[in-house]
Parts: sequence; structure tokens; C-alpha cells
Amino acid sequence: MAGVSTATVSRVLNEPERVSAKTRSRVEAAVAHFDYTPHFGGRALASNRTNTVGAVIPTMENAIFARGLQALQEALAETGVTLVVATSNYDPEREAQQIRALLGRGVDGFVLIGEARDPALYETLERRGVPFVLVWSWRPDCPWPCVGFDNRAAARAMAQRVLDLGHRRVAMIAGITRGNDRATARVKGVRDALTARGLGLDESNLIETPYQLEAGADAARRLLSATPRPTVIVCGNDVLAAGALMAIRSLGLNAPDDVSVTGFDDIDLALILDPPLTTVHVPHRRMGDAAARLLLRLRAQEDDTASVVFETGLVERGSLASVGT
Amino acid sequence: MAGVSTATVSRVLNEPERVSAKTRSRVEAAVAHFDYTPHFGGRALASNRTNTVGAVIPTMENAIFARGLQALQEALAETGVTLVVATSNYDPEREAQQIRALLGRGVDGFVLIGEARDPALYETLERRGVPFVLVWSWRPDCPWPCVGFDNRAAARAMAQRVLDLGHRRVAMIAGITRGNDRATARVKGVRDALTARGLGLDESNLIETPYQLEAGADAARRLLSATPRPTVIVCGNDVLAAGALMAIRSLGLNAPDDVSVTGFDDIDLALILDPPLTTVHVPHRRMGDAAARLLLRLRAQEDDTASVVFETGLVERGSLASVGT
DNA sequence: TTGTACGCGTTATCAG
DNA sequence: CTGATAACGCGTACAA
Repeated sequence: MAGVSTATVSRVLNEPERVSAKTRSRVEAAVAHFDYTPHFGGRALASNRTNTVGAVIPTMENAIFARGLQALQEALAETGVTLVVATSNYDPEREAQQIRALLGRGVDGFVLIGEARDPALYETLERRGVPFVLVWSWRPDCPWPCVGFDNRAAARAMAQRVLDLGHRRVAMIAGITRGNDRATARVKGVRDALTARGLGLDESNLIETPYQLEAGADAARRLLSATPRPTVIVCGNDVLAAGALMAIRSLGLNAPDDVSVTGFDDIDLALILDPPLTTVHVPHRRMGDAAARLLLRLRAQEDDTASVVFETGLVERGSLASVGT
Repeated sequence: MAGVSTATVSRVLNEPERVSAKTRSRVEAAVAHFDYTPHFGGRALASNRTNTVGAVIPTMENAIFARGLQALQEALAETGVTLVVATSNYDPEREAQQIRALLGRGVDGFVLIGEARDPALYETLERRGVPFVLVWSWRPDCPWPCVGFDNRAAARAMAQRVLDLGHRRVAMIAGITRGNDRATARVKGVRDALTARGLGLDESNLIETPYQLEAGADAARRLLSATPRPTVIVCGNDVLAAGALMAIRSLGLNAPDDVSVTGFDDIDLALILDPPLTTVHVPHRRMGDAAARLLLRLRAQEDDTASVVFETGLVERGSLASVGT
């Protein structure tokens, strides 16, 4: 309709400055008139690029991933890159499937949560030359580019604070550690602190459970049925802590007078709870943003592709008190 | 490597039963060996199908969409359809962009939130023959296939209950109504109930604000600074209600003794709050599931493509009390 | 500055 | 049951 060849249309769409203003406006008029959209498949086939990155997260139902994704997406969108999201439901095999599915869709970059996964998967990624960034997780000497924080150190710091307040009967509700290096590191961190003071975390004081409200409440009820009961319950994230607080209330107990509770993540929820939650602050949005920038640098083959580590902070609110007060 | 033509490989992948067991296993071996994945772009180009549906939601940061999406995705995955998600941040223009972007990616189905959008967009969708389902919203005689509930009637029922409890000074914190038919319908529903009893909802008693915790708290503070202050704050969703409860606490007031609060959605949060939130229960997961099924029927050109309407329920917890008790 | 012509990886048609 | 081959829509050398 614009009386030009398909090549010219292609140029108008991709390198408008290489086309004369007159032809360009004719083409643009035609594009608007038919409300034409370039065919993604054809484009991917011809150029072997999709300008799409994939993110595989455990679940969208956890606010921390939602936040991080939102930031990630905004940063990517600025450079015309689209984000497609898949979920694994905390299942390593399902994660592998999703990664392969996205590979087939030609994503040319990945954002993955944590580090724990089948080495074969890393091989596939490297063989295909698809760059990736690991987020939410960081440890010294991690061999892959990552943007995260030291879950173990953060959990250790929280546990140390708990011990400093005089607690000795410490229980923990952790997330499921299988295939989840963050959950694993958080348990290790708590163990570190306890061991350093000659204490332990035996089987009866540690429950692993899915990151869900009801699950946290159930676990807390079990932990609190012991005699003597723990003076503090350290939780693997804020949702579990919220569940624990619910259980405490339903048992007719009071937090923090009878039992203290701590969380991890510092989502909005932490502020709403009564008592407000003492927790570990994690900069989810900034991590999403940093992950996007690192991935873009990797895709552009730039030099500065060092991992990024964030500091976490202990936020003291009302749910943790010194023992016996 | 398997010594067969590309056509046969294609058949093994798509219609394995039409290939002899012997050749099939040879091909499958080769596929495994090279860890081959079919190229999505080529496939889309040749077949003009992508087995992908797109969902454009306002934000992932609201738990209700996260829930609905999770259910949607699970139901779609059962039939081998992939879901790609984009966000509009409650901005109608951005939503239009995202829809066009997804169209270009060849999605062959859409799930869209609510009904309010530029008619041109609906035209584009119909012209291209891409089926779509509207969710979260439903009204009598909606001309498009939708899976939702009657926001207006639900809000009206809540407001009626509030009035039945003796409240007369009613204030409302609503979501931003521009381009958001759910938020709009909820305000209308509350107005319906008030008007029927000869009451109104003037400017000083209605604040529109983004669906965010802090925004809800700010709005509540403003509403509560009036004299005489309202006896109840009806909120457009649970997040706003949580913010209102925070504000009430920070002002040294008590809910529900000094001010009652109601929510909308019935997310986990409602149960955690203190007092627990009286709210409208919405079956988010079931809606996601039903939306998936309806969209699949539309794609398959089946006859039974009627809209689906869900009932909502009023969940009475502690945040709403009768006036003066 | 613009057009021609080829190839990207897959599916669908048709013939064997 | 299998192979040959022509699309599909786009990007990109290369030629004009």
C-alpha cells in the first residue's frame, strides 16, 4: 500500500533513520492504517534474536517475587526487552522443564532464582550461549553471575540477636530446603549462631514446611506443644511468621510476652502484623533492577559483568523481645 | 543423524502415533542426544499457531491477580498451552501497548482484566480472530465472554449490611476508578445502598487512591480528621483496608469500637489482621480456572461459550461492628 | 535511498 | 509409513 518493498518496511521498523523522511511517513501511515504488527516468529527466525528474557520463579503467590519481577520488568522494558515469566512451584524438575520450554521459545536471557539446580542445566545454558543471572542468592565464590545477598549471614545475624536477648530455647520454622538453597542457607545461618554458643537445633525444634500461612500456623502449634515450650520461633520468611503469630493468638498466648517471633524478607505484611514483625530487610526491588542491568550487560558482551551483592538489615519491631520480660 | 527427513522429525514431535515405533525411537534418541528443542519461531511461522495465551493484568503485586494467574496457568498447562503475562500498572494506554505487543508475538488467546477499554482494541482483537476472555468483572448483558462476578452487587450488599448495623456516617476509600470498571462498580454499589436509604457519599467522604497499603493509611487519616468522624470506612479492597487499620491504630483509635472497617477480596491478609477483616469473599482461584476453560472452548470453536458468573459472599469477621456498641 | 533475492526452522501437502 | 518440497514473514547482504 505504501508502494515500497518489504525490505523498506523492515527498515522503517528497525532502523528508521536509514529511510528518507518521505517514504518513512508513507510506510508509517500504512502501518497505522492496517494496525500492522510485525510477526514475532518471522522476526525470530530471520534474526535469531527475540529480545525476550525469561524468568523462572517458584510462585507468583509470594510477594517478594512479585516485587522483584515488577522491578525487573520495568528495567528491561526501558531497553525494549520483553519479560516472560514461568513458575516452578518450588519443584526442581518442573523448573528444568520450564527452562527448556523457554529455550525453545528462543529467549535470549534468563533470570533464575537461587543456585541449586542440575549441573546439566547449566551446561545446556552455556552450550547454547544464553546468558543468565541468578538472583536472591549469593555466596562467596559463586561461579555464576548472581545478584543477591548472603542468606546464611543474614539468618546468622538474626539468630545472634535473638541469643543476645537471652533466648535459649530456640525453635525454627523453615521453608522446604530440598532444591532451595535460600531456605537451606537460612537454616545453616541459624545453626551457625546456635553452635557458636554451644546450643543446637535438634529435630524437635526445627520444622520444614511450605511457605504458606496455614502451614506456618500448624508448625507453630506443634512447636508450642512441647514442654518447656520455646521462647522464640525463628521463621524462614514473613509468611511463616504471620502464620506463627496467628497460631500464638489462637492458643491464647501473647507475642512477644509468651513467645517471640522473627521473620525474613520484610514484606508489607511485616508492618501490618500485630505485633509488627522483627525481620530481615531484603531489597527485593533493587535486586530486580540490578538483575536486569547485569543481564543486559551480559547480553551486550560487556566487560563489567561482576556479581552484585546486597546488604540486608535487621529490622527490629515488636515481635521479638528479650526473654523473661 | 537419525537418517530421516525433517518431515519425519516433525511428525515424531507432533503426532508420534503416525510414525513407526522403530523410526520414532531413532529420532527420539537423536533428540535426546543433541538435547534438541524445536524452534518456536519456525513453528509459529509455519503453523500460524503458538499454543500461547497472553494475560495482561494491572500488577503482580496484588495477591488476587497472582492467585488467579497461578490457577489459570495450571489449567492451561494441562492442555499444553503456555501463559505469558504482561502488566499494565493500571494504565489503559499501557494495557493497549501490551496487548499489541502480545499480538505481535502471536498469542492465540487473551485473558484480560475487566471490561473498560478502547473499543478500537476490541475491534483489533475481533478482526484478527483472536479469542479473549474478560475476567474479574461481570454485568448483565456484557457483550463479550467473561468470567467474573457482579462487583456492584457485591459492594451494594456489603454497604447494606453496614447500614443494617446502624452506621450512618459512612466513608469510602476506593481504588482509582479511571479505566477500572471494578473500582467504579464498587463505588456505584456502595452509592446504591446509601441512596436507597436517603444517604449520600459526598466528596469529603470518598477518596480514590492507588491500591497500596500506605495510600490506604493516608486516606484513612484524612477521612478520620473530619468532625464528626465517620463510624465506618468501606474500602475498595483488602489492602486499602489493611492500611486503614494501620492508620486507626496509629491515631490511638480502636477498630471496631471507634471505627469499623470493611474490605473486598478476602485475601490471606484479611485473616491475619487484628481485628480480622470483614470482607467480600471472591473465588479468585476458581475464576482463573474457569477463565482457562472458557478460553480453551473459544479456541476450539466449541458451542458452549457462555459467560460464567460467580457468587460472592460476605465474610463477617471482627472489623465491622454495629454502631455505638 | 531503495529493491531483489535468499535463508532462517518448521509444518502441511502430496506423492511414493 | 516416509520423503520431497513449498510455503510462512522477516532481516539482510548485495545490487541498483
